[in-house]
Amino acid sequence: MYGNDPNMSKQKISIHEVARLAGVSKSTVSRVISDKGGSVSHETLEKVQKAIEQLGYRKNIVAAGLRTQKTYMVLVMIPDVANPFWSEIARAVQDTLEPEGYSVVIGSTYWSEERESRYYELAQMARFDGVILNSVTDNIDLIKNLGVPAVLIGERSAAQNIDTVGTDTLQATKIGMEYLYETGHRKIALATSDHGSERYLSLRARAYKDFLHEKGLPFDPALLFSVNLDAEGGRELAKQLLGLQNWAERVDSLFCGNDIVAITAMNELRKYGIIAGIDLSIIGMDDVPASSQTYPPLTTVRKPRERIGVAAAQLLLRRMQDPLGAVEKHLFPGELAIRDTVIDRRKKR
Amino acid sequence: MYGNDPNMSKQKISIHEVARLAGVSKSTVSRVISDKGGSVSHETLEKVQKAIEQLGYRKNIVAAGLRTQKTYMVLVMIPDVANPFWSEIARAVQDTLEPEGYSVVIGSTYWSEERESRYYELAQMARFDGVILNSVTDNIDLIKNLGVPAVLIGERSAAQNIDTVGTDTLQATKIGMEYLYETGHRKIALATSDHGSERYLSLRARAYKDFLHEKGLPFDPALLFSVNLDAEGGRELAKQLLGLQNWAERVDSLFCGNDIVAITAMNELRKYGIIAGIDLSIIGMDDVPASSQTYPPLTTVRKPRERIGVAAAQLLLRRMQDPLGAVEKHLFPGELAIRDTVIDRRKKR
DNA sequence: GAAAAATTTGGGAACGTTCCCTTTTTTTGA
DNA sequence: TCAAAAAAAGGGAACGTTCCCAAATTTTTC
Repeated sequence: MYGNDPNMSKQKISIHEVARLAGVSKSTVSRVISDKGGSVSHETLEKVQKAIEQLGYRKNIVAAGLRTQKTYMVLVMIPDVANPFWSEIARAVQDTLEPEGYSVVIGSTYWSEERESRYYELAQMARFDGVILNSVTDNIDLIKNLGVPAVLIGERSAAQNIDTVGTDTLQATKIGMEYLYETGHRKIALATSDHGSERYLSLRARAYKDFLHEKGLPFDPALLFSVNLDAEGGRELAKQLLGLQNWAERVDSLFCGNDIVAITAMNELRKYGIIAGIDLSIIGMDDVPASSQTYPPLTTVRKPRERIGVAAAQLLLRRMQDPLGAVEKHLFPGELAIRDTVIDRRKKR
Repeated sequence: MYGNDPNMSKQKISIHEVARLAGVSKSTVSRVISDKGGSVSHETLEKVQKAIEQLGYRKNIVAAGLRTQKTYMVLVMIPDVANPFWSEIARAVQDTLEPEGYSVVIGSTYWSEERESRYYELAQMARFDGVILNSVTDNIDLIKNLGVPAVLIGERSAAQNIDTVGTDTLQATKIGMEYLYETGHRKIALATSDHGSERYLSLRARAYKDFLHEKGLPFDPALLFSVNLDAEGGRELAKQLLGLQNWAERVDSLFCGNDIVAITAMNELRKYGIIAGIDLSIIGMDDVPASSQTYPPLTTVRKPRERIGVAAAQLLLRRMQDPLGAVEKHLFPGELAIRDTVIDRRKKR
């Protein structure tokens, strides 16, 4: 039993073979197969198509791209394919770019600068038609020097001259805070990260402080927890919270930087008998798929992943068409996904 | 403010420019930049490298591929990038293929035959060096006619002559059953699907029946539920179970075809006061990330996604090197992830 | 020290398309 | 009917590499 059928080979059917069989020139065949059809008579069109059919010919887009300077490939560079947040964005990009004839290549950087620059290399060598990326390093010059239309995902204000699509973190944080406030919470703790992009921290923390100020609530620095935005960070958060002197007096709600942190913190706290939605309000951010499957289901601020992906793809499409058009920035609002981890404290007051 | 820096352009630095600056021929430059270094004197090597540096030259691998017939691109065709099961496999593939110099393109078929054939088209046009795929349609001939080394992910015995990597579903089902039996369960229900690949159903159902027979337990056809393996299916399953006449007498445990079904069924049943791990034992299959975050955490049979991805990549690597080597099939065992949804009924007996 | 051998270099074809320009054929119009 | 215009088809260069073979140069050998 062997790997490949020996008689499958011979797959070197090119435009020449088609031309010969159809009794026309390569140029004519090219006219038939290329999108921008030059004028071909109906008669020869049929002859050529029949020959293509008969030989099972497939156009080699790599070779075509050599001449046209188009690869019909787009790179999506994200931190982690296996993270639902990013893979759903990638999916949305793919969904909107493929109907336009582009293939989408996904590259995972795993938050590493080295991998990131490997992908930049690849982008320059493989000559993608465009790039959609979330960069850990805020190296804008690098991105601009790619020599390829690029769209950034994220909310870096540093990126002055590059198209950007992202969530409005300020607003997303604010609506979460607002919801807690409305439901009667006045002692709100925030857990966020100073790891990774510092923009994120400052945006969330800024929105947090602004909100407190707006409502005339006191700012207690001890309630601003700094943890990594992963499972470990969630456990750490639970520990830090419980370590706080008479914490139950000081905090009635916990706003977590993302869902992973919220979920693991919630599960960790349960071990000490503290039940989210009963003893303490918890709200997350992102709305990953797992959030609706926890018990109790997690209330969270949903980031519009799909809209982000679609918008990034459309922006890139426009940019590839017109490389010199004006730069655009799209910030989408987060929206509340109300489930069961936030207590309605209004009755009790 | 405009999209691209006007002076970035002019990015048409080719081997010719390098040759001219270094004062050598294109052939010599080619020798320097191609992997399989032909003999070049130390002196000229330096000259060329300096010229490359100076001009910021990047080799165009697309053009090179035209001549060498290598694209250094591999297609991974999976049903859904946004599903952790598949994205983790993709990640593993990427991790093992990239160090070998390959770029990995991920294609999501969303279980649609039409999309699948679109990817087959692409594979033929873009001339990937290899393909790793999970096919909904069991069209083996189509895959063999790709004219490209291919590795299948799954457990189709129909695929006689193609390298295959997958989970040993028979064994995975069996260890789950075994665990239920060990913990004192004698009335085991199975929920699986007849949607999608029929192999799966028959394998799981076969393992189920075999196990019952082996242990001398009666087979009750009413306990073999057929539902889709998604969230909807989980709710449907709960409904079907509760609709069963005095079900509490007839079933003490529920083996679900995958975790999504198990989790949603569990959450649905809770609404009727039936708590997994207390009133009913539930066991899933796959071990998706959410499974450890449910309450109570789900006991499940873990499929070795990472090993599958790595093995598929390595197999493909071997196949690309030696297209005519003997076909290999790797089936990896599932392993039990014991958490809290299975009751220990031994004490009670 | 010259022939032989080995090493290094260069010239051009080739990969499979597209594109520009020219030639041939068909259609149009008076 | 014949010139002019329009449409269709062909020929070859070009895209940026690699590869083969031949030429030039250096090194080895007797």
